[in-house]
Amino acid sequence: MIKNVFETVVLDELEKMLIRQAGSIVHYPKGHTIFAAGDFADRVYLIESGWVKIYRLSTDGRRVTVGSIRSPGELMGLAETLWGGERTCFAGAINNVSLVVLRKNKFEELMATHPFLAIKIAKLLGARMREAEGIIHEMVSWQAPGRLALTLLKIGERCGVETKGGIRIGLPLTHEELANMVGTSRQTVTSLLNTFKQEKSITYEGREIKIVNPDKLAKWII
Amino acid sequence: MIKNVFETVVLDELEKMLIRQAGSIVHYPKGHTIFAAGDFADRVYLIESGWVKIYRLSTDGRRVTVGSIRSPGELMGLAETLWGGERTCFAGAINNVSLVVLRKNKFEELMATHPFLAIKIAKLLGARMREAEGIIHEMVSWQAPGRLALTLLKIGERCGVETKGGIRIGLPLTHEELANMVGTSRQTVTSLLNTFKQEKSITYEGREIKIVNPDKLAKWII
DNA sequence: GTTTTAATGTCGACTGGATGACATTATGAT
DNA sequence: ATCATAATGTCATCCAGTCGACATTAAAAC
Repeated sequence: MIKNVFETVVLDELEKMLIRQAGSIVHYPKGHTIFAAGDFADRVYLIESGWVKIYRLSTDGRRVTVGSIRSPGELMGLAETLWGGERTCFAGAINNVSLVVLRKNKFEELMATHPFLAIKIAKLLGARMREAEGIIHEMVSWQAPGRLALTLLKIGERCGVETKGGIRIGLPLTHEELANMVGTSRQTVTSLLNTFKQEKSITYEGREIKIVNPDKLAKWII
Repeated sequence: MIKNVFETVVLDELEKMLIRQAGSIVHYPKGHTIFAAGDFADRVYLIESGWVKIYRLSTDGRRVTVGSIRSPGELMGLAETLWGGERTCFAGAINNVSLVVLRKNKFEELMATHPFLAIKIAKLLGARMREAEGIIHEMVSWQAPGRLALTLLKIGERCGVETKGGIRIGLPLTHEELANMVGTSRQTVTSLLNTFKQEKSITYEGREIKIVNPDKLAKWII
């Protein structure tokens, strides 16, 4: 059923080196906002370590995680920088983060001199496009339980740690944040997670979630 | 509020000529399926005339329009071809359509020899990415009336015809299709459209919709 | 440690919108 | 014109999920 929830195109070492050489490294502490909506989108970031969440704010102030979570090795701020206007979303450091920053003109220069990089970027955006379309599809046609289950599986696959007895999601994700990703209310997430826990699809480890039975969890997806 | 619902990156004539020379032209009659989920994604299309809708099918057979509608001058089938696996969505000809077909290897060759094309493709995908993220945001945080209103405005902007007394949407869009785009039921669309009509934001012209008062319509967005 | 604050658990009232059922009206086909 | 089919209008029913309100628990801050 879920063979491959995720299809990521990753940069290879050469490509990363090119970016590192053209850019410079910066660090952000946990909780810091790396960029915000309204900022001029004139730089892209390569994540060296740490996790970053991309989200938007709706008019009523609700936070909506829209671009999911970016992990080490990934580029972020890409789409908006290529477009060149103002950013429409925020990037927040989930934990301490190190990034390579690269200014827009340098980045475009790099693509122009290294066509294979430009093609790679295009492929990467293509993959993200597919992912985004998948999310739209899910949002429209699935109910809350399925959306939450899939979101957990995706996060697990992307930034979970394989341990004995399951995949631990080592991120400080509150129910509210999950609710924002899934498009539901905090209360619904709380009770759904408890349902999953009773079913022994997941367990709590302190406040962190561990996926014990991915297949059982995947049953909710429909 | 809605200054610019749409941000499209368009190919210039030179870029289109490159594609035309490398590919070949084909025609599809109204209603025909240009590609389907499961097909191997080995070609991209440049639309010369006509409109194409991109949609997915959910497990229960419901149609979900996910990538909106593509108009003349636009590329389609891009993201999946760059990725290279199977298609996950369908492309259906809304009316008679002429397209340039370009095979994947030819397309990649073109990008490799013309870096500026590769960069353009990246920018184009970046713009679509932003759009897709916008849709996710809307799906999550708005109710049916707002989603429908915005969808009408977007379609109007993209493929509407400016006439005295409003923008005519000259597409055979049924309530069911709108429902699929908006993620709601056919009945809800029917009654919402009637509400809009009573408010004189829109009128019917036979079965086609004309947006008479975009600002009033935009009021529903929140 | 104690206090403050944030996160979670739980409940009942309320509601947007889905669903099914059916009438009506277009639109096409022959 | 006549029939068949697809699209629209309208309604009553029902339920998932929201919202507010509050208790409880965990984590930070002091």
